Amino acid sequence: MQRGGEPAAVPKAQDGCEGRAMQQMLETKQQWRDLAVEQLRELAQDDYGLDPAQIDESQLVISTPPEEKLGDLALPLFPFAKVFRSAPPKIAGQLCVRLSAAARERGLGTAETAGGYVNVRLHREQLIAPVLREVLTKEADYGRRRTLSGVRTVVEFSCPNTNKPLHLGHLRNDALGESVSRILNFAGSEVRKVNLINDRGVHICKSMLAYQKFGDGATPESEGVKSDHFVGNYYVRYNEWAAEERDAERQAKDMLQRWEQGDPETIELWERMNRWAIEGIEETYRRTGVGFDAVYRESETYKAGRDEVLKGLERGVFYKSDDGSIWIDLRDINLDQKALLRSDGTSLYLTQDIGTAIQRHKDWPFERMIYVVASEQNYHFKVLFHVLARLGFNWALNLYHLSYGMVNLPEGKMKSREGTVVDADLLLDKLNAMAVNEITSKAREDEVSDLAGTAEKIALGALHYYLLQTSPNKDMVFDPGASLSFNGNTGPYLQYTCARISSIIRKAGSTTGAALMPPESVAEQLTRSEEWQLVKQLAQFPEAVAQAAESLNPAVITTYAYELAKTFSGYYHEVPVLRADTPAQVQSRLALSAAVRQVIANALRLIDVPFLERM
RNA sequence: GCGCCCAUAGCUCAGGGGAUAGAGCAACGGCCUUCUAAGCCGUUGGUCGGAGGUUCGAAUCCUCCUGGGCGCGCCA
Repeated sequence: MQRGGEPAAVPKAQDGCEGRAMQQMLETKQQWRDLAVEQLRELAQDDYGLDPAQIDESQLVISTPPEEKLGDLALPLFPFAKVFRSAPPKIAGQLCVRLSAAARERGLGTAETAGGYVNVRLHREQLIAPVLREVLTKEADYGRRRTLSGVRTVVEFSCPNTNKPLHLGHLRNDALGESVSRILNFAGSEVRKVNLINDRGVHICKSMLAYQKFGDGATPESEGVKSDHFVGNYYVRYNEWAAEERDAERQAKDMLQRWEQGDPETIELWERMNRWAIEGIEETYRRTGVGFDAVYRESETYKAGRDEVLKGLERGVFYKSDDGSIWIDLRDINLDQKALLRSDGTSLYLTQDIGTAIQRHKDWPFERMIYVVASEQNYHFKVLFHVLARLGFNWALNLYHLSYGMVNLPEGKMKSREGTVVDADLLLDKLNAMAVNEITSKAREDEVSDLAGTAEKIALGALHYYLLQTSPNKDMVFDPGASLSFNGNTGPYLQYTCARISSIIRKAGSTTGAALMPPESVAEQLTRSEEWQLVKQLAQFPEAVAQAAESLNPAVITTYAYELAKTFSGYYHEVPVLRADTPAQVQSRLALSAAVRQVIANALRLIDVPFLERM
């Protein structure tokens, strides 16, 4: 991002009325917070003779005790030692007395002290039934927020070249872009996913040239090769040929010139090969669940920035160098001078992005645009955003570069020259084969009914979870072996947890929403600590969504989902659902299990990991 | 040389001012006549890269240092 403009600069809708009586945990926390502030101020006034206004509300935070037996919420009182001129444990003790009384009056729960903390124990019966009902009523919408309602967001991601197929790096980009889009949408924003296809330039001409020379009229069909790979093979062929043919580079440039001059034969070839490339890439998008609301092509936008640059020149935002090239001077903000138009008047990469951004805002006036692009381009976007700001576009202040780190292999960097680049399709095939292997080795082919389809979903789950569990800004190591193992903290583990719950629900014979609702006595039935823990975790999902949206970090969701699944797995092992003591208890545990499945499923959707009924 | 980013268990990663720093993998030991063992439980493993500083309190914020990544084109 590197721009001063934080996402926080975006106009925010207040989060106050997200459906009354809904978002139970949020409401409960807010009540306790209000109460604690109120009591703290009274304490300050009554016992310390202080002005209540001296109590800084923002210093009161609500956290979670490190151990469950300590309580459900924690209020650290250390920050107030200074104002009170008293030791935190003493303040905690005094506050606790008042807070307990006030909470008792309002039936909110109990409080006790532990050192400098006041720990709160919630009335479980006040949360259990409402939380389960909310999850099971809202279903796929449970967790949806309005935090970003009214904010129109463009998310640009993927941006493939049409001279080769997608590789592992694209898969991280796609997973991030798709996931962040879904998360923002779930947080209330109206999201437009856009792609920018890099379909022009000398590198594109290279595969065209090789095809012209060596293609001999072959087609993807005639060769039986996926069409983007077919094109990619000619790019490889070009590089082989160029290694011994000195004239290769010049011939490619000549071809680019013919392309720019509109030479029919060149254009025809370009169109044909582009179609192959794009069709193949779109096939992979369909496979990975990635999609776009609008697709921009560089061949259509590369000239668009030029007029804007010329306008800016007239207004003195830019300057013309002696040789006729046009520049911006950003030295005053510790950046450099940067060329915007070549001396021959042609566009540069940056120019094109200027035009594209302006075009997008015309097409769909957004409040905010997020570029999902690798961290190598940090500087590029820093400059781009400043240029747009200096051109006077107020929306330029809400442009954001979601920069993500490199994907490396255990052996080191992927290098195209050494052939270590991991191809997206091959990787998916490999994961799929592993999943088939796993299913058959457990003799579950008959159970899953659709072996190929199930394996594909497991493969995708493994891949996307793996790619998203690392925070975007960090480089990551992709270990194919680990991603294939399906053990531990993985996508398949989450899918498996859901499949086991689904199995219980099927066996209960009551799969409709109404039949899974908790009975009146649910709070008396779910008295185990694991059950309370699960209810609390379910209630926290909306907060996880908000946090993921605010930080543009899908890893918040992967972590949340994994922790929920892990708690449930322990519960599943420990406690029988269908063979519980009484029908009411069966029904209650069934409702809890169904709610867990629903919330994990909602989380999975946000990280583009397919949900599985059986596996 | 300058700028940005990263550094937490053997490995891959969470945690981004609050209570004894977590998980997965790996290693070792238990648990399948019971709702899917792709699972569950336990043991082992960390002076949070180093040094200062801010703070009642620092893995977390600031400064410097070290190591690594990326960038500094009229390439994209």
